[in-house]
Amino acid sequence: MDMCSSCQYNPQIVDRLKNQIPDDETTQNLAEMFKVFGDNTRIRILWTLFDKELCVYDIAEALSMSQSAISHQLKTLKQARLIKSRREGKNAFYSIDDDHVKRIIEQMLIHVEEQ
Amino acid sequence: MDMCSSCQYNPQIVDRLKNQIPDDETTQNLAEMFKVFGDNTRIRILWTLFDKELCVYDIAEALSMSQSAISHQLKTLKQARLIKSRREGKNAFYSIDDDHVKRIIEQMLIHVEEQ
DNA sequence: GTATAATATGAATATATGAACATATGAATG
DNA sequence: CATTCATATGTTCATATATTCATATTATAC
Repeated sequence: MDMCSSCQYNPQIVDRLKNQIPDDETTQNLAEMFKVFGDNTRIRILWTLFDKELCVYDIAEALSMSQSAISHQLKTLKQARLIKSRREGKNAFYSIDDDHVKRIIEQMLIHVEEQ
Repeated sequence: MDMCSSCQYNPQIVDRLKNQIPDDETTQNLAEMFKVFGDNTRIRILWTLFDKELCVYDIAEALSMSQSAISHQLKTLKQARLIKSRREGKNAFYSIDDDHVKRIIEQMLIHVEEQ
């Protein structure tokens, strides 16, 4: 690989670019969070939890999926701190744990619908 | 699986929930778009393209990655219509193709930083 | 205690995905 | 035309991930 024709001052430009990008940990955390939203089942789970809390069984019913599959995904969402849970007897009630969740999804929805 | 103790009117509730969730195609498209953002390399590529266009070589240099790896990811980003490309002689210049991109990333960044 | 309901979890499997490598294509230049 | 540079792409491989299945845990009721 040789010098790019568009970059006569390549080293300097490349350095400036490097400075502008946040450190790798930041972009990695960003990517990880996008990844959590990047699954149809998890998006639909979050949707069912907008403005209300639900137990695992109800989420599974609402999405026509197995209890196990839902439970696994709830764990992922909880680890990402997007949802929280509360025990009440035999039930575990889940709800959104972050004010941003709805806004993040809505913003992306706007983008997707404008395609 | 039996009736959940929290849902005495289960069928009705489940129906209401189902009505609230968008159709599967919509949530699938949403998830797919989140998935495109859900990779460290792609996030960093988008970052280098904020407010300027760059050729493939320069992006590869800026991220210290191979031309091939960058080119593959550029293809993914282009298919998602997040970036566009322009030929100029031997070079292909890439730039952000959507006003939402920066806002989407910034919004997620705010969320991640507030953890 | 036992039985049952609700949820969680570990293992296995199938699929998806990112990067490396080799190679192909496209464009300028002699 | 051949050569070189910039980019694109096909294949392979290793890893990540979502679901299923079986089983474990937790909580209530008897």
